[in-house]
Amino acid sequence: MAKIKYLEIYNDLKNKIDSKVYTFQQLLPSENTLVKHYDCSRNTVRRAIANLVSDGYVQTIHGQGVRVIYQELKQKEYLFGGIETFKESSIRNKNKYRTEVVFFTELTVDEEIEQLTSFPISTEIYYLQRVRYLDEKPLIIDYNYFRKDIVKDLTKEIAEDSIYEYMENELKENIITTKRMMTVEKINELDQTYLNLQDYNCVAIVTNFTFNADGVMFEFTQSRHTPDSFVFFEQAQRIK
Amino acid sequence: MAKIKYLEIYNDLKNKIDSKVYTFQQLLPSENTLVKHYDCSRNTVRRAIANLVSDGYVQTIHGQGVRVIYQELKQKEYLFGGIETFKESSIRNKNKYRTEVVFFTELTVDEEIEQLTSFPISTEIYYLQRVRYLDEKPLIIDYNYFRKDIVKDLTKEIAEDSIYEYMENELKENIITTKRMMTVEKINELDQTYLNLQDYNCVAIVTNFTFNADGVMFEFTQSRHTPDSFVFFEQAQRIK
DNA sequence: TGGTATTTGTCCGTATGTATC
DNA sequence: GGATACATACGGACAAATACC
Repeated sequence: MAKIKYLEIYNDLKNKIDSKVYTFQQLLPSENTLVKHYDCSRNTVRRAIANLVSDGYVQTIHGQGVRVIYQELKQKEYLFGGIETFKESSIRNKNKYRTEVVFFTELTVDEEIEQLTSFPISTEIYYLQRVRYLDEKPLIIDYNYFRKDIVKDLTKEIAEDSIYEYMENELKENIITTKRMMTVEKINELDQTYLNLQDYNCVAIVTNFTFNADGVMFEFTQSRHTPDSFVFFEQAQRIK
Repeated sequence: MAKIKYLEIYNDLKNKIDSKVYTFQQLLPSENTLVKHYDCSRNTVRRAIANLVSDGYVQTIHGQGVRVIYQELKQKEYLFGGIETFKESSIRNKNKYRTEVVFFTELTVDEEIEQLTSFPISTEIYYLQRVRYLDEKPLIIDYNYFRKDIVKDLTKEIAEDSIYEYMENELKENIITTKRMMTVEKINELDQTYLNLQDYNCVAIVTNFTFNADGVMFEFTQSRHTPDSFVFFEQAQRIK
């Protein structure tokens, strides 16, 4: 773990907000005070604060200070946000998770797949379908497309654990950027077979385009969520 | 309009990417080259680039350069993102928009409303319901709750145009931060009355908590979207 | 293989501007 | 008007990753 100053300050402040040392609507100590406290430059403090702003933890007010706007939400059973794997968020939410691979194959991108995924034609890919269980309830069906030249030697066993973990630990590939799109669509046969839909006739779909550290898109995934367990959080600043 | 250097550079680079001067997967000129070109410090260039990163336009690669990862998506009819008003995004997407206020009242926050909105009990608020039309198709029903002490003298007429415009232009209130939650829920009677749902039995719901420049939450809104015209975009970086 | 140049990442100090109290 | 606090901008130093010869 690198010892990066602005991240240490960021994490320290974040923890203090989480543990209510600084509470909702309160002002943080001024930048200059923090500079003295952490024995660093003002730029470094400001960088830490900028990260808290984009997390929706605080809001800066010109001439006044930095106000805490984070408050705990009494939360539903599941929560996504940022780039987090199913395994990671399950652990964070203290749930029992399980992934079942129901389909696994290799293919070459044709026109139809290119249209869907934006992978160039004739790229070699893995295509799989996975059902995600949380506390033994089937919540999500994933349709995964991975570039074979980047996600090398993928197996069913790896896919049942965590593909991202495999990539980061074994292949030393770093996932960096994800572009995501959310939509709602009618259910299909697979949804009906695997998911517990009650009487919903649609699913929430999250479509992911994922890029590695070289800026190459190596993954296209559509995740079909049962509506009643789907929550997605976001945080945005309005730029004048 | 303030003349802020890093925003000028940011916009210039963004335009060049949009207009394909720099194309998908290409490297931008190096920071030092850009420093010379824009006659500014390296920090300023880096700040512009940092903004492009968080927009999902580029990705920086240590020791190598800054790669463009933006590509146009052949898009559906409607698109949200960031804090953008219905009016703004309609204009951007070149559509005819219209808002109809179907309910307008003033209330005092009781326990039930506190539970829903997180407004403190006995806060004075405006409560309204609005139907949003795009090209004469009813796409969204908004349930808006505004603090009366901040959104002063709200009228039906203002609500049929743009409440945010009124706040920024007339009240000089600056909307700064929004926390957002997306869910999917069963349709209710109002949805059935006003929206064109075809045979969907659920709607996409975007719940907004909006804060002004003073860090005060002044708005709670639930927007119920017809599924077939709902698209939401997001962009995320994985932090190691 | 190794050394050098290039490029991005982190951090510092300082100066000036602008908004608030 | 003066003090305080955040915002923008500059310039420099060194580290780390990569590219190139």
